[in-house]
Amino acid sequence: MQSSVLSREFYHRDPALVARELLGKLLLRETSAGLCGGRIVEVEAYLSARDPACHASRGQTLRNAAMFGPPGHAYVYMIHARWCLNAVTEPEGTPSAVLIRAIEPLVGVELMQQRRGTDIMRDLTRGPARLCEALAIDRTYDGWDLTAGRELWIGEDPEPPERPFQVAKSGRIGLSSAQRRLLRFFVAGNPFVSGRTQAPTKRRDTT
DNA sequence: CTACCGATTGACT
DNA sequence: GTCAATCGGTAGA
Repeated sequence: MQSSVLSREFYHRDPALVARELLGKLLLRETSAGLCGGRIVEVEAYLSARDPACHASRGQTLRNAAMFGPPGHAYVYMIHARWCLNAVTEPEGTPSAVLIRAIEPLVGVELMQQRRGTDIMRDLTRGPARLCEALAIDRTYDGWDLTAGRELWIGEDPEPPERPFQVAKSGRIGLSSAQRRLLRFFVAGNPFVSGRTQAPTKRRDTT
């Protein structure tokens, strides 16, 4: 598959901007079992020290070390016994990242079905841990260079959908705090998005 | 749709 | 040692 790999410069920017622009890109994974992956349809931005929800907001640890490294590398961590994939953004030393929350399966569907143990398309890659299982991503890819274009990378979609998709925003999922800023971005109405697939309806007051 | 609960790891007392 | 966590599967309404 011809797909230009995203450059280091792409990630070397504000995480919210990178998150927004990652929608529609292809996340690809190649193993001896074959190629698989799909279109990114849901992401969340985590904004370094100024973001209390960011794993790096309380300093560097063994777990979050990859976020302190150069942009364009993966930050893979485990939560509730499951793996999640992030792409590191901004300059080295600024620990920010974009969580890849869901992709739309495009290639290697059978392989992903095997890894997930289900044929239900909507359950293959909807959710950060599900997509990691479908793509066989684990701790060994923590710190992996996503711009190298092998094993695990993100590239342009050579055949983007005819109709431009609409980007929706919301608060991030699974967080008890830091809901003020809308740092979750997703393709509106896409069935492979986790949680709400439409933008939240505006409210003046919430109790 | 909602609610519950298993599960692993790393951080902190 | 204890606990909270960027979750997902399943049961039940």
